[in-house]
Amino acid sequence: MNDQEQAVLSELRAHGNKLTQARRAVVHALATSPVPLSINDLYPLAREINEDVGLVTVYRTLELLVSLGLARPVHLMDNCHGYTLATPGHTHHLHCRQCHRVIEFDGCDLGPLLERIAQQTGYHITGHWLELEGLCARCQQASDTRPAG
Amino acid sequence: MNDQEQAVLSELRAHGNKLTQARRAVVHALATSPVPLSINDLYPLAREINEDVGLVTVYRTLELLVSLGLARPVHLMDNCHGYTLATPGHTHHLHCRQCHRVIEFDGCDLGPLLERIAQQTGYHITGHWLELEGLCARCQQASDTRPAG
DNA sequence: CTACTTGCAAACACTTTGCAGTTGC
DNA sequence: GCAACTGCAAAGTGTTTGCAAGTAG
Repeated sequence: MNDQEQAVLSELRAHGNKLTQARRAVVHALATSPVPLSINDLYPLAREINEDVGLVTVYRTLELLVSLGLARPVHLMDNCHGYTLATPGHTHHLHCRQCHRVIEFDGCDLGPLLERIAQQTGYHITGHWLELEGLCARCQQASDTRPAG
Repeated sequence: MNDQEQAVLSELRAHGNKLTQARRAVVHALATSPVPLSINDLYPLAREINEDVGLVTVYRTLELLVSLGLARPVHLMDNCHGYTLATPGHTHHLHCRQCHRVIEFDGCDLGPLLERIAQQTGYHITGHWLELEGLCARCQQASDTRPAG
């Protein structure tokens, strides 16, 4: 069990929620996945951990996690969105289009850009959402060493 | 009828599609809306233009437009996505959290940021998706002149 | 032991499909 | 006039709700 998972479980308890087998399974699946998980990805993973988990509970647990700010929806360019555990602070996602691994990064110094846009448009910008797509180092190597075509 | 609408209709014809009343209504609604429209927004707007338009036709027309690259889905932070006519080139959206007006902007010089991220992560970055949220000039004024609270 | 949580089934909402009538060209 | 298109209704899919049984604390 990694730190993030531990932290999420603690937060759940701190808000008066019971740490049931089902919730542990859902959180564990999220915590150990390198990619954001849609409900359809998450459900079978949670069942691998605890085969009694029902689909409805996955929906409800995700809803709970998101409402407490412990998980967040990630928009994906292809299907609509998946969920990851929220890391504290402001982060963005970099998504590998081949293996779908997602890493988070922070320090998106958009400040100058946002200021310029604000001046040009007259908007008072209060939030931004940036998501990058690309090929991770591993997948680049894989396609380099593999014969083209 | 604005240029964009004209262009979309021409493209439709060029691909051998008939310019029916229903399609004209859907395209007109999209072309004249400052915000991306979800199906649920689009349907009543299309019906204002032509009350015979059916919901199914709205779905099918959007599908057609997207498949021809004439419209594109826009992810929104709250509900999942709406559609706008595609403007050529690479644009981003700036969304007013109060009136939901959306304006497009280009010239998102993310180049330096993307390079830095690429170096830090080893990713080869192939695409990005940036969405800003804020208050448009009009809504700022409205809340300035309105008594606080 | 009690209240919160669960899983099931049914309800619900949204989207797609099949088909006969209609319309653009 | 013909093929493409439309609207309706029905089927299909994904999500939420009601409730009795189960479980954490």
